[in-house]
Amino acid sequence: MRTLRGEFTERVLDLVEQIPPGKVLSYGEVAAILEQGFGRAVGTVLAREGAAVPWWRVVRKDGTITEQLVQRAVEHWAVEGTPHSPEGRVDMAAALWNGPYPT
DNA sequence: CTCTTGACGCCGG
DNA sequence: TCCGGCGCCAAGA
Repeated sequence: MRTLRGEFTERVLDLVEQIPPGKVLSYGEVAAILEQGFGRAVGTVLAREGAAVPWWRVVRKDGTITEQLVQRAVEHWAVEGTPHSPEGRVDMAAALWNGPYPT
């Protein structure tokens, strides 16, 4: 159960849940779409409560993810068909999501 | 309130 | 390409 949390945390989790399978968003993109905070802050939120959402759909801008999670992430990417290299780097050009409000 | 930590991003060397 | 340094913000101690 999720107890009351900051508004920023709520928005980050809501957006991450909207990312379609097979697609990804960078930490910085999440902050940009919300028009609040920066990648660093998004990472802080996911580190604390990311377990409740598809956290593997949020990666660094270069398509990599922290070493501590790359193994688990690759498994999810394989199941969802997210384009990625065997080393654990998502092909951003092909997997980047347009966002909830495609212009 | 201040200080530290962290699943980031950009620029240099 | 691989570091190292610095700035960014949110949350916790």
